[in-house]
Amino acid sequence: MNKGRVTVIDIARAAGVSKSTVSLVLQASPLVNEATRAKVNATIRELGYVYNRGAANLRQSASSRIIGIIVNDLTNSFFAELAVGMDMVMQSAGYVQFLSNSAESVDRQREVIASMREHGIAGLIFSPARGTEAADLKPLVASGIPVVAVVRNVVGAKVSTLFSDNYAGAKDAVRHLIALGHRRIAFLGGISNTTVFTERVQGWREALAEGGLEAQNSLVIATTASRAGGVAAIERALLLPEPPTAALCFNDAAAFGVCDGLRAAGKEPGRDFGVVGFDDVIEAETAVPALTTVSVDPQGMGRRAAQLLLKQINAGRVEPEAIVSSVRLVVRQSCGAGSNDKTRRISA
Amino acid sequence: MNKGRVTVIDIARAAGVSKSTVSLVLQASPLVNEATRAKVNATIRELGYVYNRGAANLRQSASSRIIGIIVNDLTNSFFAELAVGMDMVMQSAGYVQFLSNSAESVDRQREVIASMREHGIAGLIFSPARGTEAADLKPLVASGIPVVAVVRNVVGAKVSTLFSDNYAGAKDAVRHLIALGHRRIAFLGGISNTTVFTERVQGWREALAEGGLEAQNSLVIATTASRAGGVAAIERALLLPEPPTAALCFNDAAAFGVCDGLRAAGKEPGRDFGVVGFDDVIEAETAVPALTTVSVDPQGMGRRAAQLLLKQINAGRVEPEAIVSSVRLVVRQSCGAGSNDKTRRISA
DNA sequence: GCAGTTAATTGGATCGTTCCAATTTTGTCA
DNA sequence: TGACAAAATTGGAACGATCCAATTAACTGC
Repeated sequence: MNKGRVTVIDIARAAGVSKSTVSLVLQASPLVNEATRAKVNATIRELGYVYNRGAANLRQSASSRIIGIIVNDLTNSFFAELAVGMDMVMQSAGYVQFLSNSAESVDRQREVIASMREHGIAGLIFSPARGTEAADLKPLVASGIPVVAVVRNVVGAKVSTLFSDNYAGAKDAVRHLIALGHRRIAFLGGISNTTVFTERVQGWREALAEGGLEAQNSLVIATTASRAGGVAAIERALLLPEPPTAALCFNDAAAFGVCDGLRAAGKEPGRDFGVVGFDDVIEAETAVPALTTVSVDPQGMGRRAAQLLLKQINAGRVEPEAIVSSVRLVVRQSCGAGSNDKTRRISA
Repeated sequence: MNKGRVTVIDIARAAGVSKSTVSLVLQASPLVNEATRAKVNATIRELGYVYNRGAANLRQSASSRIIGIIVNDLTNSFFAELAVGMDMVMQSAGYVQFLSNSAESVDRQREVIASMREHGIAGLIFSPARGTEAADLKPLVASGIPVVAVVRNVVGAKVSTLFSDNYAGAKDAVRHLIALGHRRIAFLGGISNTTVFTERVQGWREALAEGGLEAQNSLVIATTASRAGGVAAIERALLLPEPPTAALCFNDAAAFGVCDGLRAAGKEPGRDFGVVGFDDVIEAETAVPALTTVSVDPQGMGRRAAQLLLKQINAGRVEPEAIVSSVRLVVRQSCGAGSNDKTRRISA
């Protein structure tokens, strides 16, 4: 009770042993006698001692058990679920996480990384803000701290990556629409000069080619990756001389916007126009009509990213690794495949 | 380059000064000469020194610049936005945050709090998991660390609180529905034995009384605070002998579910049935029909909570404070108030 | 040029832990 | 009982910063 804080020395004094013994007890060392261990543990509880990880960390040359997570937009439920997935495995591995939202600002991201470095993180998982350069990660990587980039990539950076298979997912989705008889299929929403966008459009393009259809550039309408962007995209699509009858949307948010826009134009999504999303956020299942979408399982991706990082931390030697997470098409109502009586609903 | 890590001593040696001087430069002390400051800073950059906050913290009796945040459900966009609001002010105040998701588990929450304590957080903001007891916070509070509970409260705990005005919000919403001519107004969704639920139902009850209407218990249908819960609630409500013509929903998620359920029953929300939500999550504005809801501004609440905590950290002396955040009814289409031609849409 | 200030700088001691080598205690066996 | 090994315990030196008192350097004014 000297200065408010109880230390190992206080415990040692009270239990009548040396601080070294207390330390051994704290680390559950087999070297210490059962009786003394019990006595020390009792004293610890009695005095309300709290372990000071900062001090311990200072002495131990090994890295801390803190990892950094930065996402570019936590209000987007895709990234929120990604973060939750990471949280799960980090928690149970005994790690604690600095989580920050870069809000798509590279400056903010830079500051956060610097701050995390000063706090001695053992590793970093992040979805790069748009415009992130390899140089932003250089010092971190140089100091041997493992870094995993998820969802988006950073060209030229020697970091591990974990992306979903955008190309295959888009291809599958478009194939499905073709099988349903559609001949004019648009690609709606998203921001054009991003890797994710390019990959998904590429999948769309190849599926059309495969089906003997022409991939007209006018059918690719880039706006933003949001609900509002979806509304804007479908509005423009419907004004085309030969409007599409179905669309693969950049992501689920845009797909919901497309549904809204269709209704505003007097068309019912699913019945009058086939809509397919990308991501499979939780709302996709309960929306009306339920959204047909390419499931990337954000929580699962978060878990995998966390496992990858932990593996690298434990391995010591950092060997960048690139993982492509497979995806699968989940067929629900919005593409027009499910007949009305098939409508399934979860009500508990 | 001795052991991979550059310390103040390395800098001192390289710059030809003492470690004390380097330390003073790091803290931007006015005591040091401009020329030496420049030289030291140059060396710092040259050797790629990174400040070790852990070590500094050990010596400084003052508290760290780490704060803990725990939310009960990050996948719920209300809490995600709350976290983003906190992140904003914490970032700019130079704090870094441990953010965890308790996933509504008190055990998990307890572990996280213990871990945060060992890492020496300066304060904690959390939305208590259901079932949290005052005892769970006792040690934290006893050690003088400021704690702010948001959204939900913990009975008996001597912590600061920040809630939205559930009572007034619900009352306003129901008054509005009464003004629109509704006479049978239900309360749908939510989990019954929670404070938030009780307060909102109370507001509903009193507004009805004020309007000379009877608050029948059969019109309160508790399920869960999710979209699925909303679907279930409206299904049951429509089976009542005298079904309601409008409803105040526990939150926006439930309100969206109610809209889904109405459509499934062949009724159009807004036109055939008045729906009002609670929270004003981002999707409320862009949904079709746009949701009339009680805006609690989650990001703003997060910011206020963070400011409250910072105030308490700086004050030193912890004086629990209870803040009720005011709310306002945002009238959109789902209550049937806006005529069709008033339909506003955001498309950029 | 020297006393008296003020401005800069500096060497320990210290924070709370872990690690190491050394020491003490206990146990075993001839 | 003494010799030797094994088990348990311990004091001091780190880790990388800050703080304090003390020292040195640089200015004043007369």
